[in-house]
Amino acid sequence: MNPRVFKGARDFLPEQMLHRERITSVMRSVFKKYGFAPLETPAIEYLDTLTGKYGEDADRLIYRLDYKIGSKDAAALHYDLTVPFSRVMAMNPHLAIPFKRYQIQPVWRADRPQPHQGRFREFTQCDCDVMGTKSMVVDAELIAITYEVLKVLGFENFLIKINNRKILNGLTQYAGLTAEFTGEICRSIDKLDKAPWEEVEKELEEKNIPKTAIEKIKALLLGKNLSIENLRIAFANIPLALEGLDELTEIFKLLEIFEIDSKNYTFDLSLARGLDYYTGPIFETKLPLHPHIGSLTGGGRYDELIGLISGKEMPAAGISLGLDRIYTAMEQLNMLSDIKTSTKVLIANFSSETYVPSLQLLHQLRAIGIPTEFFPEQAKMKKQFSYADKLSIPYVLILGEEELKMGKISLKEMKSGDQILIEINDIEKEISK
RNA sequence: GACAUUGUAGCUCAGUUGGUUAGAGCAUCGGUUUGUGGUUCCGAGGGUCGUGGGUUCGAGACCCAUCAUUGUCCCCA
Repeated sequence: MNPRVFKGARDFLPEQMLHRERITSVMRSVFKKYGFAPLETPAIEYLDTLTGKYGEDADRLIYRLDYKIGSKDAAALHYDLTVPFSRVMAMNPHLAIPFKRYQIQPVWRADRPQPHQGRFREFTQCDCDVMGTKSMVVDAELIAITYEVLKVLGFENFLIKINNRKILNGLTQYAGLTAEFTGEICRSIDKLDKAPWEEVEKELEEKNIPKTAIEKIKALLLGKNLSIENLRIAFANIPLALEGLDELTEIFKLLEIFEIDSKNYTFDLSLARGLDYYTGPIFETKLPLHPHIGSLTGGGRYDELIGLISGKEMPAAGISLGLDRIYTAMEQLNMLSDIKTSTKVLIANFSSETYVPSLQLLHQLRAIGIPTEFFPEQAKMKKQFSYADKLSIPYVLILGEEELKMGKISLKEMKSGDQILIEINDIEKEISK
């Protein structure tokens, strides 16, 4: 048998896991700061919980299990974390509303993997959702969380695009079309960040959208002053679109209060997002300088999804931060150091005479909180130093016979190669320099 | 699903119009006389050239098929 990893899935070696853990720990601390509490749901769900929520295209990407196919108990791996969370809400009416949860788990999509773009079949989503309120404060907070996490991780040139499904529905009406065209139109104009208008226009023509409608859309999208205020005039007779514009105005006001740098977010009428369940504001983060990397985060308001599952209405909004996208971006932007272990000090295994004192030293260092390891084999010094070097362990401590006689220890700083003889009690001071 | 790309050592690749026993760098392991890595020097292991068939005296190179890979599109985190 040939050992291989499932296509689109990956092993994460320690040097990758250390970074992934750091990224998720930044997220966890920001999520908690905004008042979110953790939740976990099963990797596996009944198929009927998942189907019919995302739209036709996405439904085909659900990983169905070869188990009780065709029956009510057919199962699948979850496609995202939003729908399982909505199921939890439908099943637990006793929870205090508004309910704010975060959830960090892998999800599966039967997609064609494209690693360079950060696209996989198994990947980790880091979600924050709020159920039970229509307040735009929540939507603004979700954007603030996205901003804060990316900032703390060291991203500078990211852009959170903001739009509203209500405005997009209004756009269809504005063009003189019925609501059923909204999806097709959105999918086409969504490409405007990558493709020129001519291509989008061609696509719209192929979808049999009337010329007059295309012209109206073009005039609006390519118009010089594509601001919320100007859209208000264009959409003056479309109440739903006006409602969407009001919501965005409110969000932008809140983002200012939260001191989100305005260079990191923008209103983008061409942002559509593929999932069917969004009903209001929608968000997506891209790196404008690296357009080939897919969106780092995405989210929006889905006021009708819970109703779809439980029959009881409950407004909701959420975001998903893509751990793998963020990791891929950081990797390609050289934002990751080459750390391979958390160990700060390696104590060399010198001889049988120094065995016990070395282990006492090991215990002593761990007791004061210094991540320390002892080389378990009595190998040649060369081998032990080369181990420290490979793992980029910053310090090696040698407690050999000579040091033992003097009652001191040798401390070598690996990067510079400098080695000094110090008192045991001075270790903490020396390595924190 | 559509179009394109590439399959030679663990990795990155070379391999000249087909011609002995298929090479390099990196990585791995060992040695460099035994208390010091990352830098020197020496050495070793590791490939049925994706798979199956065909052309030929002869195929890693050419032809067909097949599988896989990678990229773009679609869609998304």
